[in-house]
Amino acid sequence: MQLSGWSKERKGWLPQTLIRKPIIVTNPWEQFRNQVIEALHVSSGRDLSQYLEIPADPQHGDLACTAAFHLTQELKKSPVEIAKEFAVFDPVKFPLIQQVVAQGPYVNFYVNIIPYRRLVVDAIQKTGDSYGTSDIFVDKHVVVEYPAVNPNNPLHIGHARNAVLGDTVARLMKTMGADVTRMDYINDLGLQIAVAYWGLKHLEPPKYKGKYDQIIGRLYVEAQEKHDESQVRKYLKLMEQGDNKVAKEVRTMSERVLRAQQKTHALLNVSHDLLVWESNIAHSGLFAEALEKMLGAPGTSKPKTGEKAGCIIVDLGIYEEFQQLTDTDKVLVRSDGVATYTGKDIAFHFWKFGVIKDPFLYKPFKSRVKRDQTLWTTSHTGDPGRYRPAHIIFNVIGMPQGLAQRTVYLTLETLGYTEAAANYYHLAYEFVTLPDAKFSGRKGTWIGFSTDEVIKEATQRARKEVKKRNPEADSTFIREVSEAIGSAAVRYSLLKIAVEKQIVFKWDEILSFDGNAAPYLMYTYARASSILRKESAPKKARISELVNPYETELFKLLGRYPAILREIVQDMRREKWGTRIELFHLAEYIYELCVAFNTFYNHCPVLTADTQEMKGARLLLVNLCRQVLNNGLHLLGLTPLERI
RNA sequence: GGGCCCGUGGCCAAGCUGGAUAAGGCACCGGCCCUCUAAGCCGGUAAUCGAGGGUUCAAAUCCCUCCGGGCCCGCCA
Repeated sequence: MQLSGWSKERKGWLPQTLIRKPIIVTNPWEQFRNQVIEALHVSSGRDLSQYLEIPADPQHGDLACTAAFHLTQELKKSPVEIAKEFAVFDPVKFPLIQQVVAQGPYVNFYVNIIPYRRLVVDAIQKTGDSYGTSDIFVDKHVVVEYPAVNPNNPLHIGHARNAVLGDTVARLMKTMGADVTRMDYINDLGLQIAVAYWGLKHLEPPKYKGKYDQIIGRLYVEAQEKHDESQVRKYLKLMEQGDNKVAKEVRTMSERVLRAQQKTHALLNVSHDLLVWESNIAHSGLFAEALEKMLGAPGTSKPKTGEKAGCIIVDLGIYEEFQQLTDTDKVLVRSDGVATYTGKDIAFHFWKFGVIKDPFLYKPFKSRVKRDQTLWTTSHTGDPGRYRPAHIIFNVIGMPQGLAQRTVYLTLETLGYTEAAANYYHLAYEFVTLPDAKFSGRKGTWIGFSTDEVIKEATQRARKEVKKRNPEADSTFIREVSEAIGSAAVRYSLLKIAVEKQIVFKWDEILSFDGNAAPYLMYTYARASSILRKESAPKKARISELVNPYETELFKLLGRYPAILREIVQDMRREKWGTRIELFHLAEYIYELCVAFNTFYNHCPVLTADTQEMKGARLLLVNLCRQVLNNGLHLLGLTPLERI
C-alpha cells in the first residue's frame, strides 16, 4: 500500500516533535552480547544467539549459552564435550569478554568489567538525557490512541490503566526515535451522551460540588434511571444532525467534561497532542469517501438477495477464527446505508493511515492544563491540512474488544491495505475490577473509585510521610511533593503489572509505598541527588577504584538500560487477543537499579570515602545512576524529585 | 457450541520461543541510624507452580483432558 500524503518535506502540525536531534545510539550491553555471539560463531561455526540467556545465578556468568543440549544429535557428542569445545575465544579480538567457562553443558561468559565500565561511563556521559534512545523508528510517524473515555464520566481507575499504558508507549516510541502523535478519540455522539445531556436539562444538579466530569458522571447515573426515552432519542437525532442548539450544547458539555478529565490526565502525567471528536467525523464527509474505497476494494460485496441483501459486507472466511462463526460475512454498512461499528472504525483508520485525505479542520484546544506543547483538536472551524498519515498505530483498548479489533485489521488486510493492517496494533490490557463488581459508568460503581479520588487518597497518605520527614518545609513543598508521590504511586502500580493480568482494585495494593513502588524509586533518586547536592561529581575520576561487587553490579545494570528499552520494542508481538508489549520490564529494571543503588549506598560511603580518589570515583558513579534513574523515571512518567 | 485471558508461598506477582537451587514485593520474625534522607539496608520463616495424564536427557514453561475465575462470539454500540 502507498501511504499517500506522507513525505519528509511536509512539515506536520507538531513542530517540536519533528525537530529531532541526531540520535547517538550507545548500547554497552549489546556490544558485549555481540562479542559473545561472534566468539561463539568462531568456536562453533554457527549463530547460536538464540540459545543465549542471562543466568539466574551470577556465579554462572553474565551470559550463558545452552546450545550444547540441542546439538548432541547433530554433532554426535555429549553436551559436556560440546560445551568444552565452544568455550574458547580470542581475548584480543573480543576485549569485552573476560573469560569463558564450560560448566557442564553450559558455556558461561563473563564480562570484562574494566573496558565495560569505561564503555558505560562514556556512553552515559556522552548522551546524558538521551541515554537509552534508539533509532529504530526514525522517520516513522507513530499514532497512539488512548484512553477514549466517554465524555460523560470522570476516569475510573480502570481508565487510568489505559491512559497510563498509552502515554508510556508514546514515551517509549519517542525514545525509539519516532515522531509520535498522542491522540484521544472522543465519542460525543453516543447514546450515553444524550442521556447525560438529558440529565443536565431535566435533573437538579447533584449535591456533589467539584470537577465537572464528576458532576456529569453523577447526573448520568441518575438520568440513566429517570430519563424519558423518546426525548433522549430526539436529542440523539439532533446531535447527529449537528448545527443546532442541542448539538452545540452537547459539544460544550462534552468539552467541559473533557477539560475536567484532562486535569486527571495531568495528575497522572498523561498528555495528548490531538483530540478527534466523533461529532467532527460525522460531518466531515470522511465516511462517504471511505465508502468508495471500500466498494472499490477486493473482498467486499453487496449481495442482492439473502439475509444480508443491501448490506456491504466483507468475507473473513479465510481466517481460521472466523470459520468457527455461523456466518463469516462481516457487515460494514447496513442495508439502510448506516455504517456498523466495524465499518466506522475502518473508515477512521483509512484516515489515520492516509488512505483517504484529511477532511478535518483543526484549532488549538484551550484549557488550563499546563502542556509541553499545543494540544490540537478537530473542530468545525479552524485550519485544514494539519494531520500527517501514520506509519504505525497503537490503539489502547481493553482485551474484551480483542475480536472486534482483530476484525478491523483483518478487514483492512482483506481490502488490500496489507501494510496498514500489519502496522495496526491493538494494545490490549485487562480491566481493573472491584472485588465484587465491574466498573460501570451507567451504574455509578466508579463513585469512590474515580482516579481523582484514588490519587487524592494517595496524596494524603504521602503527605503524612512528607511532613514527617521535612518538618521545616513550607506548604508549597509539602503539597507539590505529596502530589507527585501520590500520583506516581498510582501510575506505577498500574504500570508494573503485565497487561494481560486483571487487576482487582485494593487500596493497599494500589497505594503501596514500600518496596517495589514509585515512592521507593523516587526516594532512591532523591538520595542520589542529595549526595550530589553536597558535592558535585567530577567529569573524570579514577573509576578503576570501583571494584567491589556493589559497584560492579551498578555498572552492569547501567550498561543494560538501552538494551532493555530496545528489547521491549523488539519483543512486542501480536497475539490473537492483541499486541503484547511488556512495559513492566522497564518498571522492573528501574526497580532493580534502585535496589542495587540502595545496596551500594548502605555499604559504600561516598562523601566520607577513605581516599579522595575513591570519593571522586564514587561521586561519578552516583551521578551516572542519577542520570539513568532520571531517564527511566521520565520514561515511566514519574517525576524525579531532588528532595522528597 | 466455538474462541480469548488468568490460575505460581497467607496476599500481590515475575519467569511460560523447555535448561543450572522457582525472582521480587506485601505481611510475619530477628538485626542495623556517631556516618551521604531508615519510604532504606542485612538476615530468616513460608510454594505438591489449579488437578491429572502425555512428550523430552530435562516441564511452572510444550500437547491433551478436566476444574476454578474473568471475557468475547449482531445489519446493536
